[in-house]
Amino acid sequence: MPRLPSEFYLREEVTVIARELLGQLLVTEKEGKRTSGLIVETEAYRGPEDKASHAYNNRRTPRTEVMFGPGGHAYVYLCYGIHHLFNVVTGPADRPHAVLIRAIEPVEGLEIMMARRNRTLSKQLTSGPGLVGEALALRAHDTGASLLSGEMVWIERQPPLLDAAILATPRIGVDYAEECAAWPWRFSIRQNEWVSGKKIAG
DNA sequence: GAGTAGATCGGCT
DNA sequence: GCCGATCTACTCG
Repeated sequence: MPRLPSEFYLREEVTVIARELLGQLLVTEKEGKRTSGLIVETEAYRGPEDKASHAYNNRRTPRTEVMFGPGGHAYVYLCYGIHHLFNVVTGPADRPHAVLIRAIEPVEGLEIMMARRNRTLSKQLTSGPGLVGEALALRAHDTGASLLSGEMVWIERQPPLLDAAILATPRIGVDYAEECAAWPWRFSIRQNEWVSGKKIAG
């Protein structure tokens, strides 16, 4: 399948991109091992005005620098000293937006992902941002990698979802972000078994 | 099943 | 020196 093109990532509205990333295929290839999964849960982080974003108030540091570049690149950072969280940088240059990939539905390389996670095939394999990072062998040094021309990580086009299949709820773990914490910028595929958290009715 | 401590370290104040 | 866009194991019931 062809990769998503640069025009997909360069758009200004990060919440639209976060929605449209649902159902797309996230692929990594490390040491000749291809692993992939359908994106089932995302969160949008809208740069300067979003208190939950690392780039809030245009905070520009070595770590956040990649978000100030054009969309279509990887932003991977270490969280709690343990977990590598993978984000897609979006928007034109100097608009530091990003989409956190929170969960995937495994498609290729299941044995490889199970070995990396030391888990059998279950929701525990890739249902959470830290778990996605481990299953796909994403690391902080992948930050800056091009999703358009890179050979380590990219996203392949899949058929778009219907709006009715998408659920919008508040983001997870951003209580410190005051009024921004309530914004419904976590998007997931309704009824999908691989979305993180407890299963809820509806 | 629910609640919570512990892991573990780079980035920033 | 503090703490986080988290996850797991262990406790108690």
